[in-house]
Amino acid sequence: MVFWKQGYEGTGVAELCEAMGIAKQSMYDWVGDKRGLYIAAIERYKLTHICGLKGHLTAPGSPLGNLWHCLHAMAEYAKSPDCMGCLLTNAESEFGTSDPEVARLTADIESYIVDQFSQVLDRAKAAGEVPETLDTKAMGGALAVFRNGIMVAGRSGQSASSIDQTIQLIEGLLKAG
Amino acid sequence: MVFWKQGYEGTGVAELCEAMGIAKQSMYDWVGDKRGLYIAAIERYKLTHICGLKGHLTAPGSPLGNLWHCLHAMAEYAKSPDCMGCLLTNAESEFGTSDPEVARLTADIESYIVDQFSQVLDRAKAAGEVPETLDTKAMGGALAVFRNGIMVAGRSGQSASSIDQTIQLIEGLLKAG
DNA sequence: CAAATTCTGGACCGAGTGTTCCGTAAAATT
DNA sequence: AATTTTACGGAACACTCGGTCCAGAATTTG
Repeated sequence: MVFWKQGYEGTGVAELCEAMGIAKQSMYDWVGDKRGLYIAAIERYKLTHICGLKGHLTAPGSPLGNLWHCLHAMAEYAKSPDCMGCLLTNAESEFGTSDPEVARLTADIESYIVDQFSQVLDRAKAAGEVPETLDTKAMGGALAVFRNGIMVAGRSGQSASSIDQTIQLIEGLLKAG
Repeated sequence: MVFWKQGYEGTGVAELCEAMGIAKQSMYDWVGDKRGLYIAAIERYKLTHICGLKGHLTAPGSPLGNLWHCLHAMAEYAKSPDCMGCLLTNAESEFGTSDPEVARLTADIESYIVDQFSQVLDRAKAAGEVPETLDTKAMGGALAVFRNGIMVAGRSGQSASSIDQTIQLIEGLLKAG
C-alpha cells in the first residue's frame, strides 16, 4: 500500500516495515532488500487485485455484462477522491524498462490482463453479444491500454466526467466492433 | 530529459545540473530548489512538446487528417525502443495529487490537451468528417485518457502490435461517432 | 579599463538513505 | 525441557541526498 501510494523511490524502508508491522531485519531476511520487497509487493498485487479480474469476468451470466461491470467498477474506483491508481501502472511509469526484472514482471501481468479481456470478448462473441467482426485480441490489448490511461486519470484526480465519458465511449466501441 | 527518463525521486541534483551544463549553485539561484526545477521542467515540456500538438492539429487541410497524423505520430513514438513515455503522464503517476502545485500544473496541461482534441473534432464535424452525433467534448477527454495509456504502454515497452491495434480502434471510434 | 554582475567549482553541512552486524528474546521443533 | 530456528530491536555502517557557503573566475555593463 505504501509503494502503491508513494512509488518505489518515494518510500523509505522504515516506512515500509512499519506499515507491514514487521521489523526491518525481518524484511531483509525475507526478501533480501528493498527491491525484493517491491517485487514481492507487485506479485502480491497481482494476486489480490489483478487475478480478481478473472473471477469477475468469468462469473456466470452474460460475458459482456461481466465486462461492463468490471469497466464500471474501474471507473468508480478511478473517480474516488483518494484513488491511488494501479500499482502495476505506477510501476511501469516509474521503472519503464530500466529494471529488467521489474519490466518482465509487469509485462507478464499486463499480458495476463490482455488475455482476460480477450477471452471474455471471445465468450461474448460466442454468445452473440458483440459483432462477429470484432477482433477480440486487438480489443483486449486496447482495453488494457485504456485501463492504464484510466488509472493515471484516477491517480491524478482528473474529473469524474472525463472518466465516465471515457468508459461510455469504450462501451460504444464494444457494441460497434 | 533526466527527470523525464528517471522521474523526480529517481534523479539527483548533481545529475540534473550536469545534464543541463550548469553549476549546482546556478540552479539554486535560478529556480530555488529541486522541486522548482521539476516544475520548470514540466512547464518547458508543455511548451516544447504539448503546445506543438496545437500546431499540428490546426495545420491547413483536413482536421480529421491532422488528428490521425497526430495519433500515428504518438503510436510511432510509443513504439520506439527507447521510448520514455510522456513527462506529464509520468508526473501524474509519480505525484498523483500529493503535491498540490504539481497537481494543478499537470491538470492544467491535461485540460489543455482535452481542449485541443475537442476543438479539432469540432472542426472535423464542421467539415463533415465525423458524424454529427459525435460528442466532441467527451471524445476529447477520452482521447486524452487514451493518450496517457499509450504513453505508459510505450514507456514500459509494450508490444508494437498492441499499440497499433489501440490506435486503429480509436480511429474506428472516431468514424463511428 | 574599471565596476558590477553572473557563473562556477568545490568544500562542507546535517539529515536521511539502504544495509549489515550482533546480541537477545520469542517460537517452534524434537 | 533442550535445541534449533525464527524474529526482533538497536547500534552502527558507508554512502548519498538536497542544500548552503564562499572565494575566485568569467562575463557583462558603464
